Amino acid sequence: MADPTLADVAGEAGVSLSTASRALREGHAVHNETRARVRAAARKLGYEPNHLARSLRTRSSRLVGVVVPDIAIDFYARTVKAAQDALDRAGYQVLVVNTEREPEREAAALRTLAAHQVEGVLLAASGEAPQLPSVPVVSFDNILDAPGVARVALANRDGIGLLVDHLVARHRQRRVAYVGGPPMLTSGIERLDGFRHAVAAAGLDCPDEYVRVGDPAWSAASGAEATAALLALPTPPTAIVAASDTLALGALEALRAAGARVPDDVALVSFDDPYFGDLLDPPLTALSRAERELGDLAASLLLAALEGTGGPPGETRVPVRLIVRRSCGCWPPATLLREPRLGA
Amino acid sequence: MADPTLADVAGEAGVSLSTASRALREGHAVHNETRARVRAAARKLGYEPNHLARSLRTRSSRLVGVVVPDIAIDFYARTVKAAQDALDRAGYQVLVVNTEREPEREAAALRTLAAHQVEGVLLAASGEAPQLPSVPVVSFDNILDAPGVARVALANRDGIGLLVDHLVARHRQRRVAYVGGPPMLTSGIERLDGFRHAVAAAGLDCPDEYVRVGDPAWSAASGAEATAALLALPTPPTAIVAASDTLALGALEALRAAGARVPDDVALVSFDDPYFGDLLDPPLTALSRAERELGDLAASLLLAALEGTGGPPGETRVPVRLIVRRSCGCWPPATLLREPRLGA
DNA sequence: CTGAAAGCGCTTACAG
DNA sequence: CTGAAAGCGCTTACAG
Repeated sequence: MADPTLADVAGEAGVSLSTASRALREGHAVHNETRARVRAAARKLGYEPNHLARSLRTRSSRLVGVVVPDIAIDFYARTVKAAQDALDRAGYQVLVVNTEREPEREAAALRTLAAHQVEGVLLAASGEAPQLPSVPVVSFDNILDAPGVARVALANRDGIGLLVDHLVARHRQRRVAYVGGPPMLTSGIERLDGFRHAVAAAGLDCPDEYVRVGDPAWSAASGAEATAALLALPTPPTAIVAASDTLALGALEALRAAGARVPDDVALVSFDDPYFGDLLDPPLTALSRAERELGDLAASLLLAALEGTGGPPGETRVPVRLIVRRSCGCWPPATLLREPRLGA
Repeated sequence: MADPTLADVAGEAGVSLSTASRALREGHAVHNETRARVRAAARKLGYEPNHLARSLRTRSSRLVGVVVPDIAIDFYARTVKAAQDALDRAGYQVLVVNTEREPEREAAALRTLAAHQVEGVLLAASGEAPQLPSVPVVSFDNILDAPGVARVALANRDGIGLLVDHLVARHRQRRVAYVGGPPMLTSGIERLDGFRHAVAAAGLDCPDEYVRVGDPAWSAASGAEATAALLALPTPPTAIVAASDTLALGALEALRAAGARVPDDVALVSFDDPYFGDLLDPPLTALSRAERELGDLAASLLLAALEGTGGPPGETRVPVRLIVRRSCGCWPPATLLREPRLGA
């Protein structure tokens, strides 16, 4: 027996299709008694409205798409969750698609989402702006330079600045190196740029060989490799800024393999804070994670655009804080020291 | 200007709606020349078929739902990704929903998915079987005892057995305690049960106070609390089996806070292997993660059911392996020792 | 091989 | 307040 349809409910309640339709929704003038009869019939039959039919008719799918490189990466998993929470509260369902950073998969994802009539898209693109659908798009993490597209990202430059400044001001570090991702997407470009600026502002030299970039996945392995290369230098650095948690983990591994003590021989700080940062050896000094804020914000921006209350799309940054532990050379008490919030 | 419709394409190509429809899909007899003309028109207009309309008409949405407690938890993020990969290859889109372990949200999620006409559901339930949709359902992680529902989970009992046996056989441990989740869902029940059996089979006593369970989220905090309680016992254990990575992290924190050396004072092993297990202090002996296999398997089972090639729904277990590091008391060389695969 | 028509399950003007 | 009819954008018998 197939799922009951609105016609079945109408039949059961002895009313027309139109009346049944109105009785089941709010804001329509229907006799209380009729409404009760229809609702009873719906309950009795276990009626569930067919969303496909409704969407087709109303031209409103209440579906939004979220496109990310890899949902198994903590950063994306948390951002997606936060965004989904907010969208869910506003009555939208979410179609999530992984692209594995492949341009063809990203393009295919966008086409599929369009075919499913999504009303908006949250996109963490893996490259330059792909062919965008005709609905509102919010780019996050990797900022897209395309007309009409809103942009949200972490305060990449400021964050790296916090890390460098701490090493220099608090620990008098002078030989500070960078282990980052390739300078291709927003975070790769801005974090590297933030590093260069912070180092210059602190009056340090920054020889080219102190700047290392890993693979496009920012893998731990590539962080380890970059770190090993730094340690093999004639004048190796005495402090390393890792541009992500995975890179920091790789760096830690390489430092350990090379017998370098952290922070005594080489200090290490990381852009992202692994949730187990406290339990590493040594506990890792890092920036606070802000995926919840990022996902929330991206979702709000999309919702505003969907409701037409948005204003023109702009760019917003989510601030991050410094979490001081021991890998930088500090020896904080059990209660973690936290520096004040960065201004947005 | 609204998105072009099939009627627009037909008009542009000078053919009927039916011919346009057939020309755009495979397996329909259409003149080569007509087909080319229609396709050119579609390309020219940037036509994308409306999936909603197609689904409504063919009564096949090619949509499946995935319901998990929390996509931000690594285990679920990875399982979902693997399942999504497999489903995607088979041409299905995936609607992912978080339930936050709330029964009402789970029930609402299932209703919403039904409204969206999903053709099947992958469900990691947070309790007893909820009201299930009338389409094929595969329960994973938490096995559901409901007619027609396929079941997939890790080899929970065997896995815990591997951990206990290693502590007892290799390290002559006699005072082995358990820090687990509440014995409510499949993994909570089976891991505890596996512990009790393995300990009994090894001929150890297992006083009640050596068995501790944390909160329903298996949080690190509750693992720390349980561990602290164990250490406060008149005769504290000399080895702890943690039933998850989060619990193990909490245990490690509590051990460190209490000044207990690991593994010298207390050995620690964990069911799940955190991906940074190598970098903890000490490196953690744990079971290999098998989310990819689990997600793959769940997806295949669902696909088989969707294609009617499934046979009656049964129960399948995904085996896990022991990864020996140092927290158990071993001192393995740089290359990790791995024990042979568990039989399924 | 091609086209006119019906229909998937809804919602919404339009009358009454 | 209620109902008959049209229509959202497709696919698919049914004729020809």
